[in-house]
Amino acid sequence: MAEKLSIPLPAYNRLSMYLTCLKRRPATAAANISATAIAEELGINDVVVRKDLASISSGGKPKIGYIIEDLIRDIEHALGHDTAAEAVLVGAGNLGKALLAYSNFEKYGLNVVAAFDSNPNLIGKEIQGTKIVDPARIQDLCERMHIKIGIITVPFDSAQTVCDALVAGGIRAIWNFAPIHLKVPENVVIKNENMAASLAFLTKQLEESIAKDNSN
Amino acid sequence: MAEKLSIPLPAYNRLSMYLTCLKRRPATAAANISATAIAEELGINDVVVRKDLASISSGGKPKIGYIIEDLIRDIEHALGHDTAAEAVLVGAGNLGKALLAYSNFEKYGLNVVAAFDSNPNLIGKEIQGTKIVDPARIQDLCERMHIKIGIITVPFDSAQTVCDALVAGGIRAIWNFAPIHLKVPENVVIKNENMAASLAFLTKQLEESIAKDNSN
DNA sequence: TAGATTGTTAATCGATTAACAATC
DNA sequence: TAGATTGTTAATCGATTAACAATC
Repeated sequence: MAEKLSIPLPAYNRLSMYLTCLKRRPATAAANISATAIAEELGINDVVVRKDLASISSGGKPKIGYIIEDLIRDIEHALGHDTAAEAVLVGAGNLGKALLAYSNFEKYGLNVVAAFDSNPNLIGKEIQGTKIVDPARIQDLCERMHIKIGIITVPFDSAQTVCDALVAGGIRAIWNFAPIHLKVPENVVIKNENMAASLAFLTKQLEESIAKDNSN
Repeated sequence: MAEKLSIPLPAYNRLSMYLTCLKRRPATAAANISATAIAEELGINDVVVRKDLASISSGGKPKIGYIIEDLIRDIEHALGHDTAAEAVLVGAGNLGKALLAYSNFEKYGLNVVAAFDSNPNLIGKEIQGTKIVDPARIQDLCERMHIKIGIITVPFDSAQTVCDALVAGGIRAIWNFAPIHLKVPENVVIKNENMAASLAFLTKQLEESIAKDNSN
């Protein structure tokens, strides 16, 4: 059932951090960098960095470290930024629009070929260069274009219906922003974006941080 | 430094899942539920559910399970939905607007008292009932209102500046949606929302899922 | 009573950290 | 050569799973 993954989610998070770190380095800086330096900048353990980099790059050199340019390319490859997977988005409300605009996905290897929304005022229009289509056409369009990735940004009460239509259209991966547990067949993978949990976690950390002040 | 937390993030994710699950149960259904039933509905291990519930609720009863109404209240309490923490948001672009609209935070115990945006056309206006204020006033306003939580939804190149202003204003927790590693003092907690990593992870899972098809 | 269900204690698993050997 | 840095192997830690005792 839940098969083990070659690289776990936390590692993707870290790889993504290394990438932003490396890309925002001044052009005047050295052409190479050590894993230790990256770790220090991000405030994490250096062995973790070395292991992550070992798993996805062609390796560094003792005393020199990694060539930044090569490393950027290797990380981008590991994150799939060079693949251009096609996807559809359902729900062109505030969140959907934000996602369509958010650094414009293409940089991250995702090509949103269509967005569905039931609002008749939107259908036929374009948002951020993406055409808005009637949700009745979800299954047909996904099938014909062989789309494998669906992004769900509709309210929770229509999320399962949308999900079913996507799956019927052959979608195999769903990025779900609706606060609901979606039921899908075993061969469909889901990544839930749970804002409520993130927020709760942050609030709790804050409480503990303030409690620590007072105990000192 | 990195102090251990009473409840880890995955547990918050699960608690949040239990909550949506319980809340969307038909009113006609039984008033009680077993941990096993919840686990089955969500497709996760039942011992995990029992442990999570044991840690935050007053406990279930053998053969009966948990009283749904009480359980909902206990989970909401654990997630801090009954606390009403005050926060400010910086960056009222698409993402900021989406967050202000997203199930209207208040349900999750967060009260966004002000939103900052440098766009002069927005300053003084209201979005989703939240007043838009000049970012020059970040420090002053946070200080005066004793705000402890800041949400950053600005582009990456102004994120660190905004972050510094928030910290100067006494902010102790930051929910960061900008794709950049923010530098903060030790006593400020950060929760990064890394869309690029989530997306990369989903894409990779999809690849593995399709590879599995072909190997069978 | 019998059986469903909880909750705890022990065993396994995986990920992180520490120690160290290899190398430019 | 010496020292910085990589990368690997072993040790620790925490979280998940399995087994079982407690109880309504």
